[in-house]
Amino acid sequence: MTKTSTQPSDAANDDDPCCSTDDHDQQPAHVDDITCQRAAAIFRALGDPQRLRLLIMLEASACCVSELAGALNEPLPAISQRLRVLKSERIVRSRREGKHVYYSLADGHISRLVTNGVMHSMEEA
Amino acid sequence: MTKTSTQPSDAANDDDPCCSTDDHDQQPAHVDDITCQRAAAIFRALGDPQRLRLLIMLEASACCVSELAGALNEPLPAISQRLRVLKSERIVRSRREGKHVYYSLADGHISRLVTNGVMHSMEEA
DNA sequence: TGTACGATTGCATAATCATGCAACTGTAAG
DNA sequence: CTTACAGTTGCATGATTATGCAATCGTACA
Repeated sequence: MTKTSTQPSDAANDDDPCCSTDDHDQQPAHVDDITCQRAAAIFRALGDPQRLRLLIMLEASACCVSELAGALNEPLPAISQRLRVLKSERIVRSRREGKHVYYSLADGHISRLVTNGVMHSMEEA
Repeated sequence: MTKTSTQPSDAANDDDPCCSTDDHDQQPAHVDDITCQRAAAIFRALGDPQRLRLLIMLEASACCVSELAGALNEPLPAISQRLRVLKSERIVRSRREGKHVYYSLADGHISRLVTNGVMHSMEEA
């Protein structure tokens, strides 16, 4: 166990590794687990092409399930299921209007999240 | 066969030709499938609490694998695997420096995406 | 009422994904 | 060359998730 301490610029032990640059955190440096899980759950709900497609359509305007199913040419139960997942994460909201149920994005935060993600993928080389 | 004529707004409007400005706040009216899939893949990669935790740490500063493993108190192969997933989606970048491999966020877009998601989950009631 | 239609839910199957440990690569030091 | 350390990869297992169809619910309207 020759503990040669001849390591000039490498902290390989348990002393603070990542704190060389002082970080005034405008960024969430430390996040509690619940918030982390919550954010991950939202990202995961966004992480499906079919669901993301729904959100992109809903970003343009609120739609009812049959409209979405018709536009995407997919079975209605499938659309309903995906909307259910999105609703469980509070990504979309639903309001009943007579025979139809209209879905829309929950808030501007979500809208921007979706937009940013899509934009990033567009610009990507 | 009555067609769906209950919704006044029609999703047939296309206003924006292409993204010229490199920044946010545009509404992707309709997005091609490839972009949609890529965006979903990124979101999916973000949609895991453990990976998101890694990204939050990397947002503060670049770290090597053993640093992350030590800080999170988790086995090193697990960290490496998660970083691999993130790297495959070009969310993080790795640079070798002697014995260590330092990971950092790929670009500011990703950083903002992560921050927005976490912020949203924080503000949520 | 009863019928039609929009929407939701249940369940079984299939696919995907995370996890864990072990083995391997590669690099710096002795 | 050999050892030790940092990191990666492979593979099997377990769990979460998506998908499809069928059945059900709920509302509007004759």
